[in-house]
Amino acid sequence: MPELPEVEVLVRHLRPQLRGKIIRAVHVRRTKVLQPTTPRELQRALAGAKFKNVTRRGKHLLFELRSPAAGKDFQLLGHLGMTGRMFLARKKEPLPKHAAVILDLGTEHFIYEDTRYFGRLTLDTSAVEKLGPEPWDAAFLPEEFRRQLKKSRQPVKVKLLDQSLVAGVGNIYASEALFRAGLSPRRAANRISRAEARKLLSAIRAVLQEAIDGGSTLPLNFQTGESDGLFYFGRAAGAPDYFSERLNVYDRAGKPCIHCGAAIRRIVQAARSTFFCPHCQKR
DNA sequence: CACCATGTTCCTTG
DNA sequence: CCAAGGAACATGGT
Repeated sequence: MPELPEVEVLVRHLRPQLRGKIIRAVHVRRTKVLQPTTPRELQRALAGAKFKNVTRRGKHLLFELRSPAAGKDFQLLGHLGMTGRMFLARKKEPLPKHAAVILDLGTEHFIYEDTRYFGRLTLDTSAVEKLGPEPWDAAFLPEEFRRQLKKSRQPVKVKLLDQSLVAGVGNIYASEALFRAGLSPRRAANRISRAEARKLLSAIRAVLQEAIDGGSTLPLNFQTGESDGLFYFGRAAGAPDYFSERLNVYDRAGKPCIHCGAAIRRIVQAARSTFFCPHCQKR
């Protein structure tokens, strides 16, 4: 999926577009993405509701709505899974092949499209309660981070994907953060020192923030799939091709490390690819 | 045909 | 009950 930075960039893009818009009708093409909400429940809740705001928690999008009929506010939770996209399009535009849910906003459609249907658009917001702290939570101190790492013997790379540890880190930025911190992805989580925990938390924050900054600066295309594999969203027509230099280790197996020139290695941990520099990231 | 993919959840095992 | 490992979900690209 889109990890925290991509979701944050999307939220900033959608917020001004959705605010104040009213949902006229709801079309569910793939029931699976709603569960445990039923299509009927979704229609009943959303028809006539107005978008008040859009926020992010971890990799989840939170749509805040107001229902005039019921006279109360409620939330809709979105998750892009591995291949989800959410965007507004003119009604005359053809719907994408894998459109899962379409919200009729009057003059436009709000489309949730997802090739593999791993994502969610649901009234069940309970997933958010299981998340760990946001990376920038001021109360999330390196000591607390280390205390949590101490509880696991898993490799630190695998542990970083645990959303109850820190919310929002995914497979790409886990490798990027460890490279930035100079820590081996194979190091057991419970063998990380105080200094290393501090470094790793800073690296996570830096790597995510840089990605958000990059994504919010550039003209992006939220509808198309041509993302270069380097930033989840595609480039808008005429936008600079600077994506190719954004990631330092992810998907760079065999290529030289930007610091020492050693060949970047790819290994498999918990059935996911991990990339690292064997020279700069020793055990 | 084989393997790979930005994620999460469920099931099994110990 | 818990941690850890692996399969499953579903589709497409190389």
